Amino acid sequence: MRDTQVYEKILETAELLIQQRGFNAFSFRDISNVVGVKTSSIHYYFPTKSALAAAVVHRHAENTLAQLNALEANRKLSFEQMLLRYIDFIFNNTYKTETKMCLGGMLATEVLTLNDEVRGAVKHFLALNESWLARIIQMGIESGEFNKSNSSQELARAVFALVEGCLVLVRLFDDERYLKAIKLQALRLVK
Amino acid sequence: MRDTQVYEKILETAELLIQQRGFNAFSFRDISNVVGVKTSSIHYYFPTKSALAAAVVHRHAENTLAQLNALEANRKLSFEQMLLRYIDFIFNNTYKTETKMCLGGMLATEVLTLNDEVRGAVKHFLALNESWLARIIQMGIESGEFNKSNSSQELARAVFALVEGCLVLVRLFDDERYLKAIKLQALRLVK
DNA sequence: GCTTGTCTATCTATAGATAGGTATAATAAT
DNA sequence: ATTATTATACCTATCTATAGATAGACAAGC
Repeated sequence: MRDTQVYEKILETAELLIQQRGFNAFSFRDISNVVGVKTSSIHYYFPTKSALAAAVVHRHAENTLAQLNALEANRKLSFEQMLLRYIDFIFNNTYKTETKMCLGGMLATEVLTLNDEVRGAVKHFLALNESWLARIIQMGIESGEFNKSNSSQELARAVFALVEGCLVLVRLFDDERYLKAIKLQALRLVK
Repeated sequence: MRDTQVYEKILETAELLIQQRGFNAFSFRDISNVVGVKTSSIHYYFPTKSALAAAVVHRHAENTLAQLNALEANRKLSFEQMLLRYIDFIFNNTYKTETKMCLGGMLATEVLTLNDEVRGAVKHFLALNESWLARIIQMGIESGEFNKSNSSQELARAVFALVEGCLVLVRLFDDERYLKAIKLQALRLVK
């Protein structure tokens, strides 16, 4: 369909800007400055800012899904290790890279300013994360590795909230001890 | 100094708008429409948007501190009950009232777009919450009510992350089960 | 000679901010 | 007590910058 590097570069740049500053704090001009095309050229690919944001989220969701599937397929890992790898995966691609926030978490806080299209994409992306976690936890329970007395869905919700909340706080305080704390406590929840 | 209702109304309105939409998605005009004075009159009280936001956060921190002190002073409550009351306090004043986000959490995600003044105020407010939690948890440990094998500071960080993350998610999905999940899991962490 | 990708130029709306005016009330000077 | 001065709390009008968006020109390439 579109073979241009420009198209990809626009998506990449928009993704970075959303994760750093949020939907309401980046402009077509910001992207223009990075990509090196005029703002009108961005509109050529994405008719509206919302359409751009929705495309960013869909692309991000696809990439994330692929990586989570790869992680899940690694049968050498215990479920505890998978959980820790998930947390590392998230933080390596957010806080540890250019002080980004989770794409979904950032947009979720801005939910009241987003249109249905973007909101739907964000919901899909975050639900994808949470259901992956629930599946891993459920398998951990069934394997006997995790404590069976808790609902995997409830645990997934809590672990995911832990991760998202940690991201909010760690960027503000720039203190890695948050990461250490939630890794430890996430494990205590499931075990 | 300033006895006007207008001054207070501006602060209240700005607070609501920040908690609903974020710093970068509200304007002086929005406040003007609600309060009923011109945008120039808002500048009369607050020279810049950042000054307004900083004032909002400081006022919010004072109110919160007073309420947390009152909660802490209630010697009829167990520490577990205090923890649950804290979580209810937060959610009653955010998600359950006009779909607000935590003021500090919202601004924390926007940290890269805030000046030093606002950023400092946000740090102060969030640190206040976390240290309150750490103190309650520490007392719970010392009283024998909570498990002593964990650091109260680490637990406070995790509980607070749980709360902030839950707020991010519950507003998007509009599903109270998140709240239920994190209350249960917060207790499991400390006990 | 149509399609693709990019540009220039422009539009309307709005952003935050400022200058300067005005009415009222509080305060000080005569 | 009357007048003059200043402070308070707004206003109108305006500025510059930027927002997202659109129309239309144009060059390159199949």
